[in-house]
Amino acid sequence: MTDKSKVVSIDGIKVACANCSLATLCLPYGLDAPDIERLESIIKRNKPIQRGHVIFAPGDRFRSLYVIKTGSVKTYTQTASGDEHVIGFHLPGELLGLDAIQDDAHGCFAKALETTALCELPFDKLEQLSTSIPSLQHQMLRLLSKEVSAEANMISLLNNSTAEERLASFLVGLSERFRRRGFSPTDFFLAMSRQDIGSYLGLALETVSRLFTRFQEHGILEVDRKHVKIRDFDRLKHMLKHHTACHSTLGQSS
Amino acid sequence: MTDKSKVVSIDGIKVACANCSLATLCLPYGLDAPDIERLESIIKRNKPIQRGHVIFAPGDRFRSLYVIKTGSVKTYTQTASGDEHVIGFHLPGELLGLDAIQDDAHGCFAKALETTALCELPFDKLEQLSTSIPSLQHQMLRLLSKEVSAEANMISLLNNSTAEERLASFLVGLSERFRRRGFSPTDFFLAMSRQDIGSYLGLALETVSRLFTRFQEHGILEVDRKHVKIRDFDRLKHMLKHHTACHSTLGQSS
DNA sequence: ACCTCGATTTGATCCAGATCAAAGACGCCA
DNA sequence: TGGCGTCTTTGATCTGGATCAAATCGAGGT
Repeated sequence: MTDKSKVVSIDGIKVACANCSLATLCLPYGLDAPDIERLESIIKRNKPIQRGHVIFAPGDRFRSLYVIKTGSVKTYTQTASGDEHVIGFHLPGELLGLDAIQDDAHGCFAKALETTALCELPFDKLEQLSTSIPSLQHQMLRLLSKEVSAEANMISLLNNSTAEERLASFLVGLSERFRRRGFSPTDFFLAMSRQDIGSYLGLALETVSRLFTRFQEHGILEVDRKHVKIRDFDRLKHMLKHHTACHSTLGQSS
Repeated sequence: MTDKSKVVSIDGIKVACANCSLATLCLPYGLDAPDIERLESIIKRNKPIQRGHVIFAPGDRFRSLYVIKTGSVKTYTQTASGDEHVIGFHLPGELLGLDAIQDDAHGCFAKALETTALCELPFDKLEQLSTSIPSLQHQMLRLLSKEVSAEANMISLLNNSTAEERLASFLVGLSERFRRRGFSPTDFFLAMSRQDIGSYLGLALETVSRLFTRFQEHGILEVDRKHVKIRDFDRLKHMLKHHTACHSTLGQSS
């Protein structure tokens, strides 16, 4: 690409947050135009990364939070023996790295599941900005708190659900997240493997595969490889026992 | 009690944070003396509550965070059919209610497991104070982040561990938390029932009971009802596969 | 068009821990 | 001091999902 195209891209980027369709899910939520501009001024926009690219790894010094602009990411840990434990899947508008604030170092891998664009937010600058923009501070706390709630729901799911309920919950959750982002809630591609889904839900990959087959047989889904169509959303929802969960400061911590 | 004793108690309370042995675990960490005083000025100190007292319940409007001063608390949800799912056990210095910041309402029950004293922090005032005390803001973010990490570890534990590993992890975690608080790390009382432990770890109460028996038979523990002595801490630790876990934004959220 | 390798599906078997059942043990209160 | 209700322990059985094993499918490379 020439200098010219570069300039255009930088220019397109300058107004990114204000125009970004993700703004209501993301950090700028609740900020007014001038404050959004201040926020934008600290954002680093790197070029998109390819499937398989590792964004950060355990032990990496924590410098920035990342927001996914397009694409998707999985976070996971790895045991000494080399097998992965998937912690989460992340869609556009979601923050990566929140757990690293705590001790100034990342504790897991983050890897792109497909071509992915990220907004990088240097944390020191973000924190500094928060002291002068109360609604940014509030939004930071809200996002952290949302993360805590989401994890508590996950814990509840793992503690009290069958394989069927877990997969149903996973699909309903994904569906809702896609909907909020303007994608079809009933027709989407899974960027991750059966293995990854199994690891995330605490199931063997064979179990995940069998469940997809069963859901299809029951007319709930139409599955073709990574492409999923939800045919009977209600039935899928009825599989979830209503986990309202909550949660704060469970063991191991402080 | 007479007015006089009330005055004394209020007086003793005034310097609480500065003298409190929990300060390094708690919100005041990293603040200087004048800032601690400002923080103290917003703290409400209610009288101690009895075992079984419910601090907040799902649907309650979120107004305050609570820090445990003495005693212990469990957080849990309840299904329509009435059974409890324990989310966490909380010791002195730990914050309750972090998950409620998100949507301004509590999502779970918090109940005292024994006589418990709490410091109540009205959240609007806390947030306001944070904008003028950067290190308080930082500490808030750190504590939220720590919660996220702790929950991620829990998820990892539930996904990848046997019953034995779960109980070992629970005991090691408790032990470390007691140690930091100046209690014996090898000789303590469990304020919660076998049922509660099972619910927290995703195990049947019978399994928890059998494991205590087995650990005792192997000379790892000495158990008498709720009193636990750790006889072979090393062996207990070796039962944990090193879950470094991590993470951020798993499903269901945003 | 063919080959290769990883991902997925499907089948058969096994087992950790759930569930069902009953018998202690303890604390509490009258 | 005894009776009652709750919590805990221990035993017997059952089962959802893991694990082992193999066949099949697809995508990318040559």
